[in-house]
Amino acid sequence: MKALRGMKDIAFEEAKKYLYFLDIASNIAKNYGFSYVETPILEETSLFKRSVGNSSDIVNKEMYQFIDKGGHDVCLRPEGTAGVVRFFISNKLDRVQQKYKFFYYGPMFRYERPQKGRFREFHQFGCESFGEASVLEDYTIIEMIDAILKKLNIAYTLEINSLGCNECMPSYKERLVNFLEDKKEKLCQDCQRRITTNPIRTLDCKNNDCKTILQEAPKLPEYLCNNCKKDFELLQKLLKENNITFTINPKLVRGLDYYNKSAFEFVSNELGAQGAIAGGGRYDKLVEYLGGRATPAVGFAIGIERIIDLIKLPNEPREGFYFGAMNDEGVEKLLPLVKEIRKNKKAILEYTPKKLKAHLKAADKVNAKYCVFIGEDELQNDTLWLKDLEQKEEKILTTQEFLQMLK
RNA sequence: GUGGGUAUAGCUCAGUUGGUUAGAGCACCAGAUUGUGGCUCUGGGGGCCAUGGGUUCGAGUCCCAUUAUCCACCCCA
Repeated sequence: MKALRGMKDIAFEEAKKYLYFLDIASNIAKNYGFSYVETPILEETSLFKRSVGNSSDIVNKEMYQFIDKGGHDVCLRPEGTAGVVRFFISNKLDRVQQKYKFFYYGPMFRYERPQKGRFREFHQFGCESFGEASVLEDYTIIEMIDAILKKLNIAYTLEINSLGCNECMPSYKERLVNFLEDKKEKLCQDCQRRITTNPIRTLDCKNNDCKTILQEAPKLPEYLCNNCKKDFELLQKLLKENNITFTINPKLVRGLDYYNKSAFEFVSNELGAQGAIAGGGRYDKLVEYLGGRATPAVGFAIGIERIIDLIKLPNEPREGFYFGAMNDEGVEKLLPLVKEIRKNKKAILEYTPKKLKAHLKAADKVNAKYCVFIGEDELQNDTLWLKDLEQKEEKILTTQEFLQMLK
């Protein structure tokens, strides 16, 4: 029996890191005014077809899609934004003239070939901000990710780009397609296909021939309209002023169709080929596109598995109590004490009678702060032997004294 | 979907040009003058060598297939 391909159990060290990350990320998100939302893992397939877009492989071949018993075309969510936007619209929040900020986390599913940092079930932590058109929000979101990664002690490089808006993007795309059509025969198979499916992706091609050809290609930032250009410059200014180092990557294209204007990606160089640890950007058209009232929005997602790979957990301090005895009678005497402690502290009771030495070893192994032991003497005198494993101090106590000590 | 690598103890891996009872480290259990932890030492339990075929007197070792897994392409967090 094994977990399915590309899926795995999160336990032990990884589970600790998972919770550690969630704790830090959620708290920072709350400090930035985001509130928690949990949306269903299963959604209508059309939601993703319309939002993530047709040019994306995610929708074309990577979705866990099926017809449910009611005949509905549904799928496991391959990403988080679409669901949150669907929630936003179906609760008619687009009708309220107000700003809404949400954070979420949970499993996402993509039927891909697994490799380092890539799984079929993976977890994302994300934030979505609705109703705020100012580029200050774009900046703030980047600042927030920076704060999370700094707190986790994770090194990264930040790449930013502007994808333009409805005014400047289409004309750029046209220019690029014209350029690509001219060189079509020299491009690799993938890029030839991309000319029609997603021309901007060609900028990102790793094929060496394509790379040299595309150096001549029109550069996106040079074709931005005045408005987009102004915002992009302000974003850079704010990042600089706040000591967030970045590079402009004119080839940075987000994989999902809904992005416009600011796009960014946080990359780690310690992860191999799947180095993106966080990515996001603005998506001002998506709410309207999914049937809501036009609402500007910006957001991001962090890949939790990739973050977990980079987290170094701080040393855990000794915590709680370990109880053991030398015979069955002693173990039974410990039972009510353990119950008492568990009301507000961690306590572990070993049921198997052992020698003191074995208990001390075991207490050490579970990282307990105290070891409580009942041996022959203690049983006879109705006392407890207690050792502080950190301070290496030991005491003989009555049950009363012990309970008193806890207060 | 396309390449390449790997598959031996719970984990990480050795295993010579095919040759007798398959090894180490970690982990686990038990001991080292009677009740004192993290270190050390000694001993112990644990393996259908991924599965199915083939070559051979003889296969963990060579060949083929299957499956799983890893890395890369692709895609993306």
